[in-house]
Amino acid sequence: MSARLQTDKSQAVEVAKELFWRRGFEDVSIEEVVKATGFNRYALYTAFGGKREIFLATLDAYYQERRSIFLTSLDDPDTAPLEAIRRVFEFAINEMAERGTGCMMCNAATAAGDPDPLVIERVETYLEEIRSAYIEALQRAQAREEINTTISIEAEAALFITLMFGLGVHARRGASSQEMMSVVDSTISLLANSRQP
Amino acid sequence: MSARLQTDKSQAVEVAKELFWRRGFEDVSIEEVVKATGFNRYALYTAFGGKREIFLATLDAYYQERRSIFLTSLDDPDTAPLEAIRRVFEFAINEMAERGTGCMMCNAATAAGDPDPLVIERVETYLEEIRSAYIEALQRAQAREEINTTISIEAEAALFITLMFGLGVHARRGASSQEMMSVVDSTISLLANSRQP
DNA sequence: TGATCTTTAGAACCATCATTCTAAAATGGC
DNA sequence: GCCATTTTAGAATGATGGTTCTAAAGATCA
Repeated sequence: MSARLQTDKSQAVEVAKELFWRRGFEDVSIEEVVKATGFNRYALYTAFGGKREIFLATLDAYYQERRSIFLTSLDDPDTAPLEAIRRVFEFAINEMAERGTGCMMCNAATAAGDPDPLVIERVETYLEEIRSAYIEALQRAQAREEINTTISIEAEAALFITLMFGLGVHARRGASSQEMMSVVDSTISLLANSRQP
Repeated sequence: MSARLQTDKSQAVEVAKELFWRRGFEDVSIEEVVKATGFNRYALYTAFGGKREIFLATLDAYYQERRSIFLTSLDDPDTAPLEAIRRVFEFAINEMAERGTGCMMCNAATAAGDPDPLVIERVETYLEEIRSAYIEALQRAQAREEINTTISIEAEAALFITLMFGLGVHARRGASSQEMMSVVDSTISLLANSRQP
């Protein structure tokens, strides 16, 4: 009964995520969510609370999926760290460009209106996890001498996050995955070919 | 008379730009624009056409201001190209972080709903100009041997645009200008310290 | 089957918004 | 000062949206 309800809820979140990812919080009406999920309107309200809570649940679901894909790739001991980072971007770029929806976190952060504190809070939590994963990968890269040992790991991790944000915007303006991958490749080359300052 | 009307129009655009930049197209009502500009509602419609046209005019005004600041800095013959690029980012970051509004072009591109073709078209035009300016600066940097001559100028120009987009998103999530500048500085260092592959 | 509890579909409520209409006020030329 | 034109403030229009209410339908279990 409760398990069944949870299943229904996560299915509804999956469907609503698709809508919110593509068109954002403002542009998707509850009516559309009701139609797309098959959930009863009143049941949606009792299950989630309101539109905002549904949106936050979809944002969580979006992140958890990407988190598991990213961390699996970055933690793979059989892949060189820089190549693992490259693959993370490759996956993200293919997804963002193919769908033209960009990155749901970027879209949520840049949404119209004053920033929603709950959205920002979640994004901060997500970013901290991703940042740690980049830092670990970059430390391994330094240990293997794939990259210069004088480079600031923290700064490079921040660079990767900024790149991912920027690529999310590029995807929204309709950039091709080739255009986007060339940015990533050139950054990784710079990192791999950096000499002592 | 017509000159006076034009003056009034550009003053109204300035005021409306402030609103749209901070809160986006959707979240600002015509009523607010009327109150903030002092324009009569009906007069606004006869002068511009509608809300969308007012927004597009503010987006143009936003870009033209930044364009002139960027190009002036990038074309300054007394400044080393990489330093000029760094100053462009410094200006943009201070503005975006201080105001917390991010980049109006990014916000417009990632806005809720299906992307507005007229917005995308304008953003593409703006980007092409900025891209050219970066490319010229990078060519001068190569000519002065500030950067490695084997580096792809086009890829680096694309990288700078992506960085600027990403920083716009960072600003919306409340990042500090220090955090944002460190990303720029580390990228420029990578570029300056790149050896032959 | 029948009584109780849950779920549902749709109406109702209240608010907001872009845009247009209208009648009053202001302006300008003579 | 007076008439023609422009400008204005506010109401009207038509539409949408989030949320809640309600009465009917359905499920549960004895």
